Amino acid sequence: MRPMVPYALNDGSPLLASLEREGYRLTAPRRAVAGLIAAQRSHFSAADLVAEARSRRVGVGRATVFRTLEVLSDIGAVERLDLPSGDHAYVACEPLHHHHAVCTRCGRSDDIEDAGLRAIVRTVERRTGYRIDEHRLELFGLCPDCQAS
Amino acid sequence: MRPMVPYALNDGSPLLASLEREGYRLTAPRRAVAGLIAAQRSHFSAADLVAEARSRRVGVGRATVFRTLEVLSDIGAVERLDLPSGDHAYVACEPLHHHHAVCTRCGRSDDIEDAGLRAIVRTVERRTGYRIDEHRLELFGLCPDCQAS
DNA sequence: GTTTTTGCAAACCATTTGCAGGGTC
DNA sequence: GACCCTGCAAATGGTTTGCAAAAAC
Repeated sequence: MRPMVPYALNDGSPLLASLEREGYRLTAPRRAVAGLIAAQRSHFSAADLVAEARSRRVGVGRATVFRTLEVLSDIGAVERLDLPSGDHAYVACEPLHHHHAVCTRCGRSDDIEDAGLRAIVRTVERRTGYRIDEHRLELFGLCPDCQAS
Repeated sequence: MRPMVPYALNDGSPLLASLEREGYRLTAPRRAVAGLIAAQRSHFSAADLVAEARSRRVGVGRATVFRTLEVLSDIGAVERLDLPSGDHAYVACEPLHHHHAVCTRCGRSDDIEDAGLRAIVRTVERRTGYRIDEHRLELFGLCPDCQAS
């Protein structure tokens, strides 16, 4: 007998789960995009997904890829990065506030938690008089594996 | 008798001084762009400068505006920001490593120094095993004036 | 059945580039 | 005088949009 699990149409995908939770419709194209994203090994661009869709013969329009990324980004299931090169890339992530360490060699990225940033924000507020509502921190370097090889 | 000041062709503009120091030629178009930037009250886009040039009847080609911004950005006299909206903007700044607090209402921006970030970077390196080479921190909120009004 | 979502193709818009002429050092 | 820089206009490339058909709830 199978274990009791709540009925779900999201295939266990956290991306689809987030969409469902936020009241978005679970359509075939969105499932496809979620699948494409899940297959990415590192950060990816909209173009990467479009190319992957084509090579896998998954029928998803370019516009839909962009629209889905926008929705996922809105609900925090995906984050848009600005790479040092100036390019944009996305990474799938937990819909909680956090930051990323991104490997400049292989593109791997890891979530990092606060690590004391909150204190810095408070310090800056005190020193400058600004009221900080939002912040973005991106760290770039070499991941453990790329340092080793 | 005028005070002794070193002979300079840069009109006292820090932007031009940086260009000169880095060995770039001080051309009329670059002077014009520097002037346009100096006139900006808050962060600005390349399009802002082009529009301003047109309205002031300053003859500077669009391409030159972009090329000059690129050079200034390379030498750190200007920094390119990624606004929360996803738009790009530039701010003039001291050519030293630092970060910005940006007002989301009026666009004003202030430089902020380290404020403890270095320690955070070290913590993250220790926890994740990454070797961080580069980082970017952007703070967004309301400047003192905009909080008051 | 109503409301969302999709695909397509065209539209957009910021940015880049090739190249011949002009300016700077 | 050599090399750097500019303007122009065309090319580029990522992203958005209008709209009618299709799908989800």
